[in-house]
Amino acid sequence: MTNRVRRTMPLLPISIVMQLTELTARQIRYYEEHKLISPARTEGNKRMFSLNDVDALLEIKDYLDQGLNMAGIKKLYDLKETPENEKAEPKSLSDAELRKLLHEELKHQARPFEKGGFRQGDLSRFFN
Amino acid sequence: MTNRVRRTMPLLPISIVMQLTELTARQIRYYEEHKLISPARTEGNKRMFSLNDVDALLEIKDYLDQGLNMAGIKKLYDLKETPENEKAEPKSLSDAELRKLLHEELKHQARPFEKGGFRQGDLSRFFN
DNA sequence: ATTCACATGTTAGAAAACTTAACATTTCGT
DNA sequence: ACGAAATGTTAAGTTTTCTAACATGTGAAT
Repeated sequence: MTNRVRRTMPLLPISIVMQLTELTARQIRYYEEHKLISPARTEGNKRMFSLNDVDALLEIKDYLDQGLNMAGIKKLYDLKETPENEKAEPKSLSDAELRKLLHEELKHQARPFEKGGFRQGDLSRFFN
Repeated sequence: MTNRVRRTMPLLPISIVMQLTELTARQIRYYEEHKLISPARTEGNKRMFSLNDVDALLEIKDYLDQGLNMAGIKKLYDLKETPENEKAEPKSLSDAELRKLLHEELKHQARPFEKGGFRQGDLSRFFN
């Protein structure tokens, strides 16, 4: 009777995502520009977002509140998506760059991971 | 981690609903015209559909396949929404009209109710 | 076989929503 | 004070959606 949405299905136009996330269109596009999200496109080139996208945006918002910048958030995502493989060979940034980046950002107040699992988006606000 | 969408929240533009239901825009608007659904509107007057709306549309589609017409489906919905109250005083149709209507339609092949509960929409196709 | 009503298709014109791109503003760290 | 990062704002163009009107297909009744 009450099922779960297929969270990867592109369903939502940007206007709705703006409401759900309280982000501006500018912000959402900016985060896409920086590869933090990759919403689908209609044939006419309009962005269509999945619930996962919304979750990601809420997470991004949270990280930004914590003082992270685009590069830092991107790096966290890259690390997440790399299960436990070759930690060597950072995809594009040098070790030094990465260390500096994380150091610079994290000295603020951010904690990259919650102990016991990754931080989750807060889409649950809109669920029941 | 995997929540349930608030199914009354208007999230979906008509293009997506068309995909989810395999109905044309014309059909969807026609069913609204006949009060079978009442999707929300944006400030700019664009229809925005909830998951409940999608469920309803799938149900409508099914009833149409079974030979029901707009009036018949509407009547079924009106009956559903009337828990067990004053069965007298049909909202707008006379008893005779109602009887004729249901009779005409149901002699076809439709069964108004499934034994053991009302027929449910088939949105679960899109869920996991 | 017509006719009629219902459901749907099709089209046109207007308005809303979304797009990219450019430039402006704010904020923060050096 | 300066520079970079994030966001605001605006403009011009395209896509999507809207309503309304008219057309078509189909089944039921005459």
